[in-house]
Amino acid sequence: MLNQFHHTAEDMIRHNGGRATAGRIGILAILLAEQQAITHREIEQRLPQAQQLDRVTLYRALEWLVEKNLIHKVTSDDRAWRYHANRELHSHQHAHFKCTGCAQVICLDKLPVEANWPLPAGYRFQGIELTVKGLCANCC
Amino acid sequence: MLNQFHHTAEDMIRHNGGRATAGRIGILAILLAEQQAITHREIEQRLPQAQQLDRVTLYRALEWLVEKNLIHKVTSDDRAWRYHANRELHSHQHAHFKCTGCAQVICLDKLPVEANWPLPAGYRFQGIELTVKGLCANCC
DNA sequence: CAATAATCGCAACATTGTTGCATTTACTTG
DNA sequence: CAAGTAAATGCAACAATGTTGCGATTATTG
Repeated sequence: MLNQFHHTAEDMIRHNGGRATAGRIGILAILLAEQQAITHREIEQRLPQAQQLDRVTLYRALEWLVEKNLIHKVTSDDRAWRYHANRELHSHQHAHFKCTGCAQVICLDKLPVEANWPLPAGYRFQGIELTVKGLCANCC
Repeated sequence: MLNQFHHTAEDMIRHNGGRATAGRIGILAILLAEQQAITHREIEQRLPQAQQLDRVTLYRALEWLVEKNLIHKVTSDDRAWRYHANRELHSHQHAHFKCTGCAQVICLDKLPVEANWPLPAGYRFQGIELTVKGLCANCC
């Protein structure tokens, strides 16, 4: 079922002038197939045995995908970044939800907070990072 | 000028049934004196030479202070937690601001977001972590 | 002042992430 | 399609943050 995402992934990568390597395609396909934002470790686990990547390569591929705006990074409180594919839904700013029970992270559709936050004088606004915490349906 | 905070710090610690050790008092005094949330490393640097603590002791003291609700932890995107003393202002939920130039973190007074966030069915809300990013007056 | 439970410090380890450099590989060009 | 080359990879080594176990020290209590 991952196969259907490989073609999309390869397209996205080529359209950004990058080399369509097995690693990048595999990673992006995994992120496209995933509903939630996942960690470096979780990506590794989902990669087929035959195609394990070096940790460094994985980090560099993710970095490149973020740079090209194909995926985005989510800051979490366990010191590990989570990654999620950018669908149209996520091209704009949005909030994330993290379950305090199972640690899963999902994207919330909208960010009902004004872009112009009241900051002290002389400060310039750039963006918002918002994480809602709670329990997901399984952990309730 | 830190001395004026030592007495306050010692009081706060004793009122919570903990031992008033030099380390805890020093750490809490530093956090009380500080306007912004600072990292483990920054706390270490502010401790007088004569009274350097082991990294582990520092972590454990901070953990205890958080547990007793005397300070709070701020998640950041550089994998390092920052700590800030709980004044009355911070007993409730509030947002943080992080400068993308100099990495300083300050607390924003209010959290103008409803406590009841629209979550998927079956999810339970617990709290919000909101970080506004931008440039501070010095970095603009 | 002695007893004791809390705290500390050291050593060792775990996890996440980064850097330098030599090797391999995907793409381009003739 | 056969190089040539820039881009991507893998390895080794390092850095930063944080944790665990355990024996030594110390603040508090009586």
